[in-house]
Amino acid sequence: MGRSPCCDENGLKKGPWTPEEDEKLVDHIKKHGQGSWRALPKLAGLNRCGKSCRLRWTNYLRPDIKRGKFSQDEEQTILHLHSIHGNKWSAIATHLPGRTDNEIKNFWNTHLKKKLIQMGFDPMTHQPITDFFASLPQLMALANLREPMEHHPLDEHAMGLQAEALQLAKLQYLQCLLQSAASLIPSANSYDQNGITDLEVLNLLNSIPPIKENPVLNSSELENQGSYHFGNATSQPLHHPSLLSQLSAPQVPFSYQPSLNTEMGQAPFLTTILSQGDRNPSDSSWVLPSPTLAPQAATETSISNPGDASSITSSYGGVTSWPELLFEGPIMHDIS
DNA sequence: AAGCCGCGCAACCGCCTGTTT
DNA sequence: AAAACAGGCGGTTGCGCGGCT
Repeated sequence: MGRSPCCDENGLKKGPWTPEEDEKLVDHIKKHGQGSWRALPKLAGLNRCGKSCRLRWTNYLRPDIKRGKFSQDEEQTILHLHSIHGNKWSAIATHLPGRTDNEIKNFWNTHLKKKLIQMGFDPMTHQPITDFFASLPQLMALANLREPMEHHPLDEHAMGLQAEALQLAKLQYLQCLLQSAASLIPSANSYDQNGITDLEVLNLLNSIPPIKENPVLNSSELENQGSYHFGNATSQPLHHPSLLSQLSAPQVPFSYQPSLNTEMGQAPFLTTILSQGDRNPSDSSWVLPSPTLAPQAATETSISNPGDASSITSSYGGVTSWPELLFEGPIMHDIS
């Protein structure tokens, strides 16, 4: 049963509060206390909805609100409490007198989250991000070595090492991405012994809105094929029980930009690494030489106009493969 | 000086839960 | 038991401001 928002009434003011409105609200609450928020606006002579009044009071006008920068102690407290409660801002706020949940939430989103990421911690789990990040500089260096490959071919051994490093980077990234994705899933009670289930990861990925359409198929065509359209968060059962088989399964269509995981700021790294490696010299296509990730994949991809993402086309009857979910531009082939 | 861009924060929105009718 | 109400919560948005080019 739904309810209409309390602010649906016509003519009620929205937006920033004026000093006059603040004064009316404070005066009223000083005189009558916090009664019914729904009735308050009328009684106080405010052309606002009760919800707006409550928010203004609790987040800004309340006399016991502590304003100004968060102290080092408060910061530590928030970090600690967040590791326990997660994004339960009101629960965290109860331990910080004078601070509102809204203020803490804003502080977290604008400062602490970034800080944790910079320090190499996952802001959701508070755990160190995998070794992949620690080894990024080396991996990047290795990847960059391949750039002038055509002009200065490396010997076979070096090439092999680099290929391994690149492949490892991809796998580690993928693992990290999935772990991070899983950590965002609220229903922890269904975790299996390995931490997460394939289904959960796929559900999370399903919940990510599509950014661009597959250049070959539009969504209606995909639906006509009985396929999953990522972003619509369908509850259709999966055809395959295994995540990995899903990743490589041709019936999973999607096409995303790498920004899907921008919260962690990882995609650019990945794009760089992959864009430097594993190019098929014969046709300039890109290769994902991973029998683990794509045992059945046989996507043929062509780029008619290099540099133009819209010119990328893929086979599987136009259904793109898993790697494109993660990476814009470079399209991977299975070479097994 | 003007325009652009990123950041911080107040406010809104939609959903959820507990209470009342 | 069901519907309506009220308040609370977390996520998101949009505006203002300051720094940079």
